[in-house]
Amino acid sequence: MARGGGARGTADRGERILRAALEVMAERGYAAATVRDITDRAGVAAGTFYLYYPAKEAVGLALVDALYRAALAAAASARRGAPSPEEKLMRSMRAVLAVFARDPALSRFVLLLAPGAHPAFDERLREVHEALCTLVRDDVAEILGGRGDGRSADLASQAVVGAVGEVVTSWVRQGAPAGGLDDAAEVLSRLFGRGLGGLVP
Amino acid sequence: MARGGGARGTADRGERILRAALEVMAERGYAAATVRDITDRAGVAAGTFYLYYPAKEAVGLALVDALYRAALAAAASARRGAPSPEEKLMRSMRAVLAVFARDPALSRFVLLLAPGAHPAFDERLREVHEALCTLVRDDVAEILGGRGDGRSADLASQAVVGAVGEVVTSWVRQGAPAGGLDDAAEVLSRLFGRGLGGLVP
Amino acid sequence: MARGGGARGTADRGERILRAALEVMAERGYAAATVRDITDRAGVAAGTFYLYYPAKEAVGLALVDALYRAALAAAASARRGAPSPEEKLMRSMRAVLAVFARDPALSRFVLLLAPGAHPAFDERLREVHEALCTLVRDDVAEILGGRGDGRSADLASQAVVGAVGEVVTSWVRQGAPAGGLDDAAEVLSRLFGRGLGGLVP
Amino acid sequence: MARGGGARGTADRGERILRAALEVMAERGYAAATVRDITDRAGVAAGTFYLYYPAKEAVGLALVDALYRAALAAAASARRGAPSPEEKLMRSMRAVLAVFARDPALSRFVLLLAPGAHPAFDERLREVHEALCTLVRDDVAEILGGRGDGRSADLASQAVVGAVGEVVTSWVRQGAPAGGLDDAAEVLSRLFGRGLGGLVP
DNA sequence: CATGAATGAGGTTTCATTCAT
DNA sequence: AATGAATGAAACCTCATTCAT
Repeated sequence: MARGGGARGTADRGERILRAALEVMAERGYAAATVRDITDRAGVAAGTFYLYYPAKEAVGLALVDALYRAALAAAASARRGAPSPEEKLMRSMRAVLAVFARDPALSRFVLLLAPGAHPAFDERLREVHEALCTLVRDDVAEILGGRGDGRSADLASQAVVGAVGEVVTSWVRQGAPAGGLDDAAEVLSRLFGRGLGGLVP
Repeated sequence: MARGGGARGTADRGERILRAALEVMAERGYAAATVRDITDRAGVAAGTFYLYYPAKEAVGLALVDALYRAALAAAASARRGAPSPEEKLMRSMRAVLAVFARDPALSRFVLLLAPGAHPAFDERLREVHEALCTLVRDDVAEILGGRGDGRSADLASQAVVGAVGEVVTSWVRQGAPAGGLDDAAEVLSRLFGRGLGGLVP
Repeated sequence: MARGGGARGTADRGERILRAALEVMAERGYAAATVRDITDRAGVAAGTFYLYYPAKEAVGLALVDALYRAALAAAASARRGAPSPEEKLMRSMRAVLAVFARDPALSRFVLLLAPGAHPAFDERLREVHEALCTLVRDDVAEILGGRGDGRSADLASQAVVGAVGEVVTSWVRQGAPAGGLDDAAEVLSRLFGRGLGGLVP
Repeated sequence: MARGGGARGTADRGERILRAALEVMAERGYAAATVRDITDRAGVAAGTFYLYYPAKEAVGLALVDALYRAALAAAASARRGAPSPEEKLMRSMRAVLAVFARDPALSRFVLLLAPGAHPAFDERLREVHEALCTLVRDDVAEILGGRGDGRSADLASQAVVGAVGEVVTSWVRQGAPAGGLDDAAEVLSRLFGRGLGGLVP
């Protein structure tokens, strides 16, 4: 009767449902994934879904959150102790890319399938993009010193975030070939490391 | 009632429906926009919709196409006669940004609301991103000369496309403040112009 | 400018529409045949249909009528001058079968596809079946002399009408093989000729 | 609301829906009977219909099947142990007529309203008519001994099936007067018993 | 007479969600 | 906590019919 033990399949129904939702939604997209599909895949009854999530949209949101929280945490942790802003930026990108690379299905759902699927997702996506931009902006501003204007720093940080996102998106679209994101951090770092220098006179 | 020739509002029902669809979908998103909403806004009967579009999905696709065809055409036209690959890239970005800036609602729908809303949209989006990346990749490869490897060029072109997309997305999310994209091309050009140099030893 | 002349295709639009309706309805059934299908097949505009028929149901009714009027007329004409009631019955069956055999598509529609397709058809079908039964009943009563009761004559005439109908139906279902109804009249005549004798003590 | 066990009206919703469908379809015909009509009559919610039948067409088919399966089973059972082919034929007709007589509304739907209402019905009707003809044909062939040719036996069996069908149809059209089919088997038996003798030389 | 664009009522079906057991 | 039968709102789309040209 030890907690967490018991019959096989009991291993946290909430977790099972979340995983099932990821699988189904990554395959079919959010709208086409029915709650029934998800509970069937999870091996639970339809009503059980609502014991763990208040609505269908909530699982989608949980998936988006899971990925982005991991990405933000990884970035925040990776930059600690970096000697220079350039290094901070590079480590952040590397960390974020690693998080995306770890779970292609989740990345596929979050980057490709979730965006226009539900108003609540858009809101969350906006928040996350803003948070990421803010993170990056600090480094960019530091790199530029006092020399660049705020607008340039804004645009540059959006560029970084967008670039990383598109690289992951392309990788996911190609079916997430193995090892396909390992070199991306390096290239992007050099690209932006050098490029940001171009923004100061 | 076929109100005949010159009456107000006769300006091509197909066009009116497209505009109405853009308005409604940009407000509510694709899924929440009902055909009825669209035809009400357009001032036509429900069935009239299907005289111009075979299905709801078709208007969404038409909107996506409209924006992306314009962007691709503008880019292709802008780069003609540019003296250098750097210049080609810069003019392309400027042209594409101008197209997005011209119609914030359309940009909002295409960049924010359409992805993930329907499988057909995803397919189209993939095609367009590929086309844009190809366009950019030519310039990037030329800038790099024979020195950069193919993978770097791929990643760099994805970075450019993603950066432009994110800049527009951010602008749209802020409510598309007037003149907000005019300076972006300049900054991005300098950023990537200098940055690409960093990819060669 | 002679009447009936003019451009090819003018040959009575009403007739063309009727023929087109027969083709389409015999292929797809009444419900699945749209007015648009019919006018397309007839080579006229959608609205033209309503210049010749007040409603879709009217063409179906016209088709049912066409076949049954021909059958009734043929039967009535065939029995004139027959020397005996047996002969009258036989000639009537032969005549009716010949009418059905002449136009398999029409028979297919009237016997197979029309029955449950529209309430108005049912009413018409009822009338026709009654008329045919009445016709047959006269002969049956005459054959039976005063000996059979009315109920027997009713049932026998229904049997004859039903038998003829089922024979045609089976033939139509088999794809209306050539010459497949020529021998039916002979067999049915012998069957009922002898059989009716069994109804009197 | 899942009212649980013993409440009035719980008698298997599937059964209630089938009965309601029969009532509504026998009144209005298949096309005019809406799923909403049926569920209203059955006292269940609209969506409940689809818990028991995959589509509207399926209830119609279930009704057709119910009647014809009963008829075929009754005929097959009735003929067992009959001393002569004439007797087999007579008992079969009597059994089939009894089945139709038992449920006038169902007979009305199956014989009058279902044919032509949906392609799937036609297919089923064809199968059943074939099965009945085959049944009858065995007896007819036996009665004819080796003397009649195959074509005659085919036609005769079609005649029997058509006759029975038309008798029931007429009865249904007259509003299914009580006891109106009891004597029919007797008359038809004598008619065909004697008549089949006329097919051999 | 002919046209065909426009109409709009209406039906089938899906599916997120509830709740009695 | 878990179940799953039942709910019922809602949306897409079709198509018979009209009528201005």
